[in-house]
Amino acid sequence: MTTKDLANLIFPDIDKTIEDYKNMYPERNLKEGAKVTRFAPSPTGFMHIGNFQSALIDYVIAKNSEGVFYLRFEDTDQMREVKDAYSVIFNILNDYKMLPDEYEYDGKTVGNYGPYVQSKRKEIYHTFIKHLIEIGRAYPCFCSKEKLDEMRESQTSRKKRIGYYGVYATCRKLSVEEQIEKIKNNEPYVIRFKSNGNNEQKFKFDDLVRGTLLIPENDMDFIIMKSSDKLPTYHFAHFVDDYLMHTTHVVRGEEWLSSVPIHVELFNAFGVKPPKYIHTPLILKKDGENVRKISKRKDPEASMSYYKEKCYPIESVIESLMTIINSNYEQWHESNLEKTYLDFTFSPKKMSASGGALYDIEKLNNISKNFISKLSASEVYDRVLNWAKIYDNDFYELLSKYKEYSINVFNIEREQKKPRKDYENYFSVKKQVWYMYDELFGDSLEYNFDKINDKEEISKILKTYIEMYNESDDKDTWFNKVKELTEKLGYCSNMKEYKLNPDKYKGSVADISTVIRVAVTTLTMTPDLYEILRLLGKERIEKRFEMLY
RNA sequence: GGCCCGUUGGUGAAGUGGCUUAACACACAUGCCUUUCACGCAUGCAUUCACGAGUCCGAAUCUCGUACGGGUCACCA
Repeated sequence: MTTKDLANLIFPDIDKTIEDYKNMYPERNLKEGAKVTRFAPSPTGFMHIGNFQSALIDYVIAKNSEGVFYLRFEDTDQMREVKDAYSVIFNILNDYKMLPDEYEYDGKTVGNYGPYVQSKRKEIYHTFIKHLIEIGRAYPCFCSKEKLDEMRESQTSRKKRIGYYGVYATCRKLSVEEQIEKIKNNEPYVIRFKSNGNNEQKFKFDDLVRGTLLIPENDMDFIIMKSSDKLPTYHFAHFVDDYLMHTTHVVRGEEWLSSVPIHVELFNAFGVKPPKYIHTPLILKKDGENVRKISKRKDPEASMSYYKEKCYPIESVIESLMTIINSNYEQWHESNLEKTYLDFTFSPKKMSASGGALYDIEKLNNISKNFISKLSASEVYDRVLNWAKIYDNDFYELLSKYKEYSINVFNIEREQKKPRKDYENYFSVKKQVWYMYDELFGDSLEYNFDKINDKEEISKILKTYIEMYNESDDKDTWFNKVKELTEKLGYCSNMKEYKLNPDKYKGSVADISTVIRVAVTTLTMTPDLYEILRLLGKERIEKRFEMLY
């Protein structure tokens, strides 16, 4: 009995060899220096911002080098699988215009290196595992969960390293005959990799972010195939897939750094060079006094769906993530305004190696306000309309009904060298323009300005004002009239003078303006009043004034 | 607990032995401008780079130790 018999017993139907697969997936024909990256999410129905950040880096690296960016679904944990998960991931990539060059989705396969879904690659994994068994680098392990738990406990209490290695790797010592017999008796088993590593020995590993690291060799006989569904574990699938798909750069979270020894040993066992690794810092979040990994349960902003619901511009989200990815990005972009993030050359060395960045939603808001302020009014209109279509039907109808008018509203203080920065996302627009629509304004008005709140005085101001108001006045004429009114009613029209002697007057031109402002918007803070009045028109202004007489 | 990674202001950070009396951006504060808010402009915000020791003419930058934070140690990825 040989390991070959054992391999045939375990995988009787596998007739291909690893050579066949090597031929089936030849070296990619790409130009010199082109990089191949992949986004390899698990279909859990949820896209974490950290995963998205990895995908962004993958995408940028591939585009920078005219390489390939592909999508691979890692669904080897069938327990966690969620049915809509594939579309969640694919739609986000689509929304952000980061579509992969190769993928498999919705019955369609693009690319010559598939299948791109791990559960469909079972045969390939089995072929590689079969090969390992034949050459004596993998073996079946019959240890029960209980036995392993016990072993772990005893290792803990005796202060030994935890794991399946050395003397603890009991199934490793089984003879081929014993193994075959157990399998024939239908004893459940997993397949373990047979490690040759020495934990005392360290090797050099180059992480593109952190530089050269000195880490101990792996000596654990880790599991490469699970017993339940015969699917490979992450480690093994990572090796097989990234090898056959010719990935050149693996971008993944820092939590994978500690499994590097395992991966390196696997690549070595097949005599293949591992890809380059970029271990990205985790995105963290401050929780009271503590700092922790941003979590999908506690932090809505951890999920990419948050940005969709609030409708942050995709450009802003990308921009804010890019500033975390490479902090020199911001300065670069400022001096290259006409360029996009794809023109920026990502440099892993410039990525922060420190524990992780606290995600700052304020920073996103700022970036986003700047971005939206530079759009034209009709672009803003289109984007807000798209948002409302999905999330706010009433507002959608108003926007559609008053298209020209709405564009004019969005244009207030926009076409100037330094436009107003009001909106951080499309969701917050309504909160700032609602009073421009009679349907939202309603029939009664809540007056809130403490300084002047005498009913008669208000009526007097408004009545006098409406008589003087002329829709065709230009801004200067308009403001001169406000000043005229101010003086007529015994207020001060010169702010400098008023500030010097506030007690000499009933109030100032600022107060008069505020009364008018509140009467048409209910707010004391709004964009340019002249523009608001002009857009409202005399008739509607009067109607609103009448609510206060 | 073992192993690995890290530690520069409220936040993200630049910085790779002298050009740093530590960039830039966000946040915050004050003032100016102004019919309000915002914008803009100006100014302020780390005498110091977790702490301690060492190397050096010279250290945030190199070495060692300590402390703290994070990651990992699954038939999860």
